[in-house]
Amino acid sequence: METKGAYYITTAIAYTSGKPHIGNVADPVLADCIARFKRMQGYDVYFQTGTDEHGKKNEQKAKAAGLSPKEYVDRAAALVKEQFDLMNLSYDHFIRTTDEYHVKEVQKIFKKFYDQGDIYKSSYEGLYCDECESFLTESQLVDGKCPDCGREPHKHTEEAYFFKMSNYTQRLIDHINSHPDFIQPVSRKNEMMNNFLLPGLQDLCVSRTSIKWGVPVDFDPQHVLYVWVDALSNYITGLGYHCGGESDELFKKYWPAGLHVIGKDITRFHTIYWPIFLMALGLPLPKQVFGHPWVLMDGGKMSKSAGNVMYADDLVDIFDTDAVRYYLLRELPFENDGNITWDLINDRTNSDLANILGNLVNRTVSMINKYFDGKVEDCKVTAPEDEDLHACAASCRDKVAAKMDALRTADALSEIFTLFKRCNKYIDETTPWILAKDPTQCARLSTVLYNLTDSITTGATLLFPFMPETSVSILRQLGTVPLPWELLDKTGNYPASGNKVTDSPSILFERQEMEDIMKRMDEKYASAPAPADMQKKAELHKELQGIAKIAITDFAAVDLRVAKIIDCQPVKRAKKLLKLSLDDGTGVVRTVASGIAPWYKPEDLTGRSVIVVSNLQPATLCGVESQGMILAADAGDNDVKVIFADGIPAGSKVR
RNA sequence: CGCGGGGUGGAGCAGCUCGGUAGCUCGUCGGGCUCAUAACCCGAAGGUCGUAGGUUCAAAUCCUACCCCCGCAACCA
Repeated sequence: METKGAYYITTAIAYTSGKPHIGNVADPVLADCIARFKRMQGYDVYFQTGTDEHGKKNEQKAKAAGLSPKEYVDRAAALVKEQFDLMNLSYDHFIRTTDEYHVKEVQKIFKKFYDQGDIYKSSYEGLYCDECESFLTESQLVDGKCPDCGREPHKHTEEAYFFKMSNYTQRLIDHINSHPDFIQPVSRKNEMMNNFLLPGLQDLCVSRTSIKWGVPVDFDPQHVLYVWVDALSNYITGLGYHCGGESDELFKKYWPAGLHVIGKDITRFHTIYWPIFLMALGLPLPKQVFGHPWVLMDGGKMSKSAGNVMYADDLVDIFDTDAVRYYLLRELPFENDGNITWDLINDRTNSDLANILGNLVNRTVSMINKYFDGKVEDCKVTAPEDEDLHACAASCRDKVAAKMDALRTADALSEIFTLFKRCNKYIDETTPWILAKDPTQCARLSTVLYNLTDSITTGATLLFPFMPETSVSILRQLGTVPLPWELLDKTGNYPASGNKVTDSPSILFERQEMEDIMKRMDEKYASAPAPADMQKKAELHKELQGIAKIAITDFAAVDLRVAKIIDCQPVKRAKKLLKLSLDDGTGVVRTVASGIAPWYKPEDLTGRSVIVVSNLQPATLCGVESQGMILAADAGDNDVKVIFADGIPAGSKVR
């Protein structure tokens, strides 16, 4: 097949902060679908994904788990890859920012920026928490204190390198204006222009001395590259770009990228900083950046055991990879965030995949077996009702391609299913079971089933980028292979003399009931703790051992009292806060604000007794002066339980 | 006046850029059919397109104000 040219497509690299959830894999699934579609069209595609592994968070997590940072990210990267691979991604390369070739190249890139004056050394000034070893922004502070440890941060100045953005701003603005498709969807482009580019860019801090886990600046080793130069460069280092030298063939062939698929939250970095870095390197800019919306998980309807977060592996257990891919590609809209719940994905799978598609293939194959012993020929006995089916099949390819060009996978899928629905309708129009009763209609019946098989072959071929396994399975059942792109806008591609179809059609997608699904998930989580749990236990144990011991006098400094809740009100303009009025035995009402609103209603608390830290420095939260705090436990990822002390007199000391 | 996104028949969404019979999928109800996975096909009910104004011959679509919801942020003492 003649190639239409090179096409390089990437996903954002996943941060190794743990097991990626279903929303995280939506991004690579989307990219995979586009990659496969481009290949089908005849492009020479290179598809890259990977992991972003440096940074403070990983350093801290590794420490908490008692591992070296590298050991930690090795595990985390494996988790990411595992979830990605479950989705049947066809990436050509999986890059890790800890890969040696990447690290070396990034250092050279940084050096080049420095040598040509794009980077200058200055100092980063901000509020710094010694305990947590991190900078805090004004807005992160909680009552002027560190949100993590509650200590007072102080002004701290750290030497750092900055990238001079102003050198390139105008060029970038011009580029965006002259390339209207560069940022997709358009609303994102306006956002970037109005909020960042037009007001003027601030120089970007690109190194840190307070982080150890990162790529060291080779000419100034106490500095480590600060995320974005490191992470963004993966798109070129992965292709074998060599700064200041001869790049690999791969790079020459595939750069510039045709498309960066990213989540909308990092649009800024991909449409502003990344293009500017590329300009500084003298490289052409990617053709397009798509900041896609998110799949939001609607926790309310999910079973307890499954928790609030949905993972690809759980979904695949129940629905199979292709059904999950289908859901993501079908429901991930172009402009707005989408939803995913067990109910929604089950509905879609049942109606679209089991009923419309699966049943269509099943009934078609069954009839061919029943009436023709597994082989239909095109006897060319046509009727007016054939016309519309042919038109629908022949026009499908270009309609799908148009939607894909606009990155609208949901609409593209919808076009394909229009064809499958048309096939179902065709069966009703032609009533093969009636034709079968009349021996003189044999040739017509054969033609009808041939037309049907032919159209399904077209649909199944087009389905490949979205649901690869299903596509192959359908074609196999029909005894045929995918059609070449050039023939997809024609009909009559299925062998006119017929192929032998499978004599035992298999169910493509089983219909399922929600009850059974929930039951299966409950069972899965009830039996044998998942390996992840074991790991969690080990981590918890390490964490507990790592905490410094305190003296009994330290503990005695905390005064705990039982108090009865005499009134409880929500706090205006605060989502999480409840204002509690407590009787602590003193006769003076003590007011405490507590962040438990998501888990408790005021009426559930009134009259109950709790434990309060009575000698805590008062603080004002959302306009409420809080005189102490009540004890509660983090009972789960997203669950808090107040520790009640019902039946104990107010004012009792707790020790 | 924190930032951003949104409010369209029971549910999930499209339509809004470039005003002109409100569309899709699921669900519900009725009918048809029996090749097929209780599936497929046809039809119906159901919406004053968040509210109130404005522009216009004409507004879901443009403008203004307000209400509500969701992310992020602010508060989880």
